[in-house]
Amino acid sequence: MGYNEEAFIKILKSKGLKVTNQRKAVLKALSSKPDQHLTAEEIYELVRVDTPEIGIATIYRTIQLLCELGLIDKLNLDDGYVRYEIGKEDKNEHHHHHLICVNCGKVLKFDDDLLDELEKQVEKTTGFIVHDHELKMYGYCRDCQNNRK
Amino acid sequence: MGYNEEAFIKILKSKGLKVTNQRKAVLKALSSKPDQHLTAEEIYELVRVDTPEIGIATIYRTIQLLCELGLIDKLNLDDGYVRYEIGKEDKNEHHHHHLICVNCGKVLKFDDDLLDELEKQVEKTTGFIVHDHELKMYGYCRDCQNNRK
DNA sequence: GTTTATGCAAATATTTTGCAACGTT
DNA sequence: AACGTTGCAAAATATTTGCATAAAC
Repeated sequence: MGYNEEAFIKILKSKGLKVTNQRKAVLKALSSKPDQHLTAEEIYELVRVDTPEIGIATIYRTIQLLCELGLIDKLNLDDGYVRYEIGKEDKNEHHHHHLICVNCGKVLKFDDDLLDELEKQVEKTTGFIVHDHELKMYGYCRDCQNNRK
Repeated sequence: MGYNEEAFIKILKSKGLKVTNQRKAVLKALSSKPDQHLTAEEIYELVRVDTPEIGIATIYRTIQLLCELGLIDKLNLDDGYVRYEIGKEDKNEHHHHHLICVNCGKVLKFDDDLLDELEKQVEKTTGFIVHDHELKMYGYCRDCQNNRK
């Protein structure tokens, strides 16, 4: 897993998009933090270590592009920042979801198998065809159960 | 159901907060649109019909207060606006979740019973104690399945 | 050489804040 | 009368856009 430059170049070329250092740098930066949920500003700081001339506008434009290509996922923790994380390389893998500690802000991922059943139930009941879902659970992590509550 | 002014006044007083026309107007406006997901700007427009002197800052401050009191819920549809909707009066009622049509933007609610099981499983696996959850499903509504796809 | 992408700065959009005036208790 | 709340305008924050320059094809 990790950063696969060759595959990325192939995707860009197949869409008629140009392969630039900036685009490679942004994807590489996100790939280097697979378990974090970075804001645009954090990605900017991270990319600037190796690519100091990059502008924040390019960060935003590249993030949007990577989302459209399905290489990264958008995550909203309702803290005023939109966050991004590197996606799963295996597209058939189950989506992961997020456990958010309301005390310390820690975010854990978890995989789910149960939601497929719920999706089917929803499709039957409402006529909606579900393509994707996002689940967030809020609570207290192991550490914060002792400190608080 | 609907807008219960007496109960609202009781809650405000019990917290040492003042009962103002603006606060009543905002809660009343949200109560009048129980199935909609309104932005701050939309709430502002709605409240100004009867309370034209209200300022947008008061809308934001009141929305935040109503969220803290648990009377309204925040909803993020990732369209650039934070939205609000009137909460359930019965606190023991199951949470509802949202089906979002990626074609026309329509938002449907649905109730769930299956997530309690998932919560328990998560608590066992991760040690997290879950207090709340939010689920969004993205797909195509019945109407849009014919037009598109 | 043509086209697309970048960097910068300015613009936009949403939400927050300071403060004097006002309304509620 | 005391204190919390409001309205206004200004500030802060996050993201987008126009445009000339630069890089990729």
